[in-house]
Amino acid sequence: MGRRRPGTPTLEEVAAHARVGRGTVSRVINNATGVKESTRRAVQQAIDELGYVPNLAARSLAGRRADAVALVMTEPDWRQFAEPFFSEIVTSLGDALTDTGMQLLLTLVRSGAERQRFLEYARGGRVDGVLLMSVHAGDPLPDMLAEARLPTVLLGRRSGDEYVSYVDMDNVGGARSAVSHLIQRGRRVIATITGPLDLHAAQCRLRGYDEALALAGMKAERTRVAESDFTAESGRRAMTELLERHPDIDGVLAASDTTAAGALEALRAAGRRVPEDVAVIGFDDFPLARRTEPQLTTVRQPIEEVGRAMIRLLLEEMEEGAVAWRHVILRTELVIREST
Amino acid sequence: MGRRRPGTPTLEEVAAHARVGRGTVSRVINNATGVKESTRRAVQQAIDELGYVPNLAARSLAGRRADAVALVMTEPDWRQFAEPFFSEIVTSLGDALTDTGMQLLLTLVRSGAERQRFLEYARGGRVDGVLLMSVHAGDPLPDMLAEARLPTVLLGRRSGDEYVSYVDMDNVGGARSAVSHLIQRGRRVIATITGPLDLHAAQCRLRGYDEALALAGMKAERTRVAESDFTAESGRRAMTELLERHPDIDGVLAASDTTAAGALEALRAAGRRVPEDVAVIGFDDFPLARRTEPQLTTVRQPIEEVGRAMIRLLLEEMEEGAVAWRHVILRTELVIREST
DNA sequence: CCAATGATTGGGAGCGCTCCCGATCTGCGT
DNA sequence: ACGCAGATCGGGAGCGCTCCCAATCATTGG
Repeated sequence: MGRRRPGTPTLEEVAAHARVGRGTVSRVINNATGVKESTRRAVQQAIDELGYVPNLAARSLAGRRADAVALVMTEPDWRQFAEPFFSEIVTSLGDALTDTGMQLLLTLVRSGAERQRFLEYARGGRVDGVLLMSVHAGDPLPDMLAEARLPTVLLGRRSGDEYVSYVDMDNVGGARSAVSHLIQRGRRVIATITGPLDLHAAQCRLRGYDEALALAGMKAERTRVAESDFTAESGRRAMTELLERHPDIDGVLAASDTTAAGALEALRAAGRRVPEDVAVIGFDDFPLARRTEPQLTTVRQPIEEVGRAMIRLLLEEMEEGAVAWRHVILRTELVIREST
Repeated sequence: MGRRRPGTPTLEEVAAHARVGRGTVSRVINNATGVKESTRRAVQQAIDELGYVPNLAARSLAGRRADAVALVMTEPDWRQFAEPFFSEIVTSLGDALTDTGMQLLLTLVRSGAERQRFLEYARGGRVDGVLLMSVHAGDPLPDMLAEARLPTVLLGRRSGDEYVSYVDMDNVGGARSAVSHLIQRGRRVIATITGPLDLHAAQCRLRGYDEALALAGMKAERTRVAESDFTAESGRRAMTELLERHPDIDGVLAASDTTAAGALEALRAAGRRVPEDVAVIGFDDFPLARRTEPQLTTVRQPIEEVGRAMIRLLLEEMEEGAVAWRHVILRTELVIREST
């Protein structure tokens, strides 16, 4: 396959055109110090006149870095991809990267073949580090990256004893405080709609739910737990199911704001008033939480902070060459609105 | 910033280890012909033993290609990003690329600065071609890429006289046949919920709507047109608004299946039966269209074909060096279900 | 006016791979 | 056993950049 781009001017040509040496031009385009102002201007002019653009492959080869990081989504089924959580994270990572001069590349890994291809891409040095979203329990990719000594940061962890670097939220605490709040509001039959239980985060929130009940001396019943996949649709379905099993439900903790929105619809369809009959709490505190009717009480996850923390960890690993794994757990916060 | 990865074995080392020349190893890893089977095996073994992975920067520099293409989303506001249309397209492109050996990289361009950064990345040779999604009227990126002589293919066009290569659907025809179908079903007060009107596709569908009415000798009224941004939420809002303006509406063409789903909810809330009182038609024919109640009649867009066509055009441009622009308009098809 | 000191600059030596041409091998016909 | 066309191989010549050290210039103090 012969794909080649027409002759772009090279650094050497710019140097000749500006009557300086290669080194000087290099210094200018990397705006390094130690170039006389007049020289810099002359070089800049040559660059503009020739329309010079540095060849990144060459830079990468000589400089041993790619100036890019990959954000990998390993989601065999794409539903989650369409959820706001994803776009919020991407935005936040993008913002956190803006002043590092690195490109953020999203990659989708759906099959084993795609995983292999991505590994070759990453191990081939096209990225300096890898960010992984929503890693499910048992996903081997993080280990493969670690083995290749590629700086890697997970969003969430695969299990309680994850070693690879990660940023996670205090899911247990968030869920616990949400459920405690329901109890404080006098609710006694509290159900929860969890996320996919092969996500450790979902497990943690379920634990927080259990803990809060235990703290209040209430018994946790498995029939009051329904699983969802974070979509509104699955939230609606889960809520309907829960209502059938326990018509006396008066409080619900949902897996996300989206799921909560679905639950609200199911409740409305079932003729329940929120919060009078049933109190509902979401998770995330995305803009959506203010657009529902009634506005959602929800557990706020500091998404911007997630992005910043992930990038910080990644940069540290790149700096120090992956000598240690670091973990950051971000605090969550209950935001009380109208639905409780 | 000193990011470097530990010493990966080089091709040269593999060659030494296998007691062959560099060229031979190169042939093996690119599985070119002209290598004796026994030699190939020996080299392969050396590769495995050393855990060799080719350095892509070097390959890229020497081979003058990147083996990667970028899919760019230029969406200042991310709502659309979360819509299924996006993930469907990505899936379809991913599938179309699987056997070309190229990586698909998604990039998000929200601001001018990000656009500039991406341009440098692309012009720097990190990708062999660019795919652009949902280009709004007046977006300068396609022109900048064309000027840099980068193979580029748009999904949709910016206006009727787009020159850059693109793949588009027959939006006018799709909308026209949908509205004609409504008329045939005896509907007389037909409204439409359009997409953002700075998208040429939305304009085209509106034209199709007008044409179908004209064909039936009916007058198109601007008050029967409401704009949406493709989300369910905006569909609901638009439908509510239309119902207020024209309580006698008996048919609606929506901007997408998602929008139609929102419209269905608004209709239900207003106590209208579908299809008895109001017939509704969506656009896309995504899985969602079968999950609504009632199932949606919708205009099918051949998404898999879109992916294949975009990749085909891109490969052609890469092959021939962008000597011409190519356009492909895919046929749409009305799928009749329960909502009409 | 001269040496010393620090600011600038030039350019050699790779980075690891692909391309490609000339050298070496092989097998076959005579 | 010898010659020759193909089949295989080896390795030189870059690809365009960064790193870094030695060379050159500009300044300053005495």
